[in-house]
Amino acid sequence: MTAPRYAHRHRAATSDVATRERLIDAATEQFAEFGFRRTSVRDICRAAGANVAAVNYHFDGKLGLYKEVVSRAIQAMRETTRALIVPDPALPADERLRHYVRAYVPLIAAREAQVQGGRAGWIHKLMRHESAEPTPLAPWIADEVVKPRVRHLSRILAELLGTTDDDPRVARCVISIEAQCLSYAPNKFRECALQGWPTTTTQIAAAAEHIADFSLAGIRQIATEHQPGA
Amino acid sequence: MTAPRYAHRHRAATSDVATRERLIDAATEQFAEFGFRRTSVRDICRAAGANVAAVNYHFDGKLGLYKEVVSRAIQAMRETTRALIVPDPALPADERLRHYVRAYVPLIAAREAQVQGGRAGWIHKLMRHESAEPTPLAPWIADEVVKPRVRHLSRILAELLGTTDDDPRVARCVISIEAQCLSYAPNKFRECALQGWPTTTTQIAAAAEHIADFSLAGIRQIATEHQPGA
DNA sequence: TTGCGCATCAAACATGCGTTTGATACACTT
DNA sequence: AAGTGTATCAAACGCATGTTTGATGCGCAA
Repeated sequence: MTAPRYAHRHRAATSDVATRERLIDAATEQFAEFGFRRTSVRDICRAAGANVAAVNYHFDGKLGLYKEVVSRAIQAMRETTRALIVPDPALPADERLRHYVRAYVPLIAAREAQVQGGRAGWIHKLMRHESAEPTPLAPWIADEVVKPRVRHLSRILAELLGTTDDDPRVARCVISIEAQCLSYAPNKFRECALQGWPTTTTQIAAAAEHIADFSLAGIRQIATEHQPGA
Repeated sequence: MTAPRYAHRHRAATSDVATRERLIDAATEQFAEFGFRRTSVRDICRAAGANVAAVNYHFDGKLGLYKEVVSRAIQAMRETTRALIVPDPALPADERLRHYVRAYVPLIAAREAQVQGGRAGWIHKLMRHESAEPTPLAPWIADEVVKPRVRHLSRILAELLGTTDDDPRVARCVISIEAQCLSYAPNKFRECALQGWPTTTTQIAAAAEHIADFSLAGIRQIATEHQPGA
């Protein structure tokens, strides 16, 4: 007559994922939304319908759970990186750069951290938090996510500048391009500083086009300047 | 024979600033270093040699103290903004842009939050935290600090593009330039992603020069493109 | 049936936080 | 001398956090 004491068993029957998986899902969403520090274990467990102790039992603590989430992010991110890198490396370098920017900016500007359904905006939200307030996992993420993209951009820019990867102008151009792309990440502070901050899909697309035009002209200019004495 | 119970009185005699002022100084340093959220009242009071209750007594809470710090930041910032805006508005627009970038980037890249001694890098560290994790004071700071600079840049860019302030291309170019400047802010995440991140004064100066060259070429390119039908 | 390991639970623990309290000493006025 | 307001103090309050504990039910092997 009384309610069953182990109701979670019945819930697990309706949604047939183990507690572990439900915790990872809930954690992914919340870590992406609020970052590691501002996300509480209790909130994750409430969202997952699990006990507070479950995180320590399954993941040996909050950081362990975060590590699991980041691991999956890195795994999923490999696909995203492939989407950023144009399939045909024989295309002209400026076209490869355009492809990168056009694919990258909408991901950066994504406002929803939906875990399901392909559009993996949550990964970039997570990385943004990691950049603003690094955790012990920051070097790992930087290695696995940022460095491959930087390498890709560096190759393109070395080609466009007619120089080699280690030319400091390459690094500076990479920074300029990455900075412009990242600047379209949702940010309350910038939004109230510049009214009319781009939000719609077409505005974001226009911004990407702007970045490509702007940067390609900038690169051509830099290419004409003093190449450092080899 | 016993130690005097009100030793702070003696300390106040050696450094003749009131507790209030010492609190503001300590708070400025810590808020700039760690941001509002990650700074604790207890740490501020310890650094100021004051009692934990002093913050509530003098400033009516942590946020009140932060408000005082931000108020002084905004006041000091007006000078900085003047330094960014070239004295002679009759100079060509590209020279005014170069002056802005050359003065701005070293401030952004400042690593020490020294409150004393002119070089007010702490203000930009504080603003960076406010941008990453906005407090209720964010709109105020945005109004007083960011908007004047955006207006200044917008005027320059409207002139360079041969258009008016409300042209969306102006806003996009402003974002591109601000993004590049801000990207040289100290950031552990980027530093471990790109080895050889610029840190020395000469590297920062070279970065500023790069941003100016890169952006002026980009602007010229954007100027040739479709001006939206007036 | 017994025993063992696994997963879960409610409850408590330890810590850190911003804030409040009530007492106390001092400077100054009346 | 008595009274008053200001500034400071140690201590505690209330809350949120990550983590730990010991008990409980369950499935399964011996």
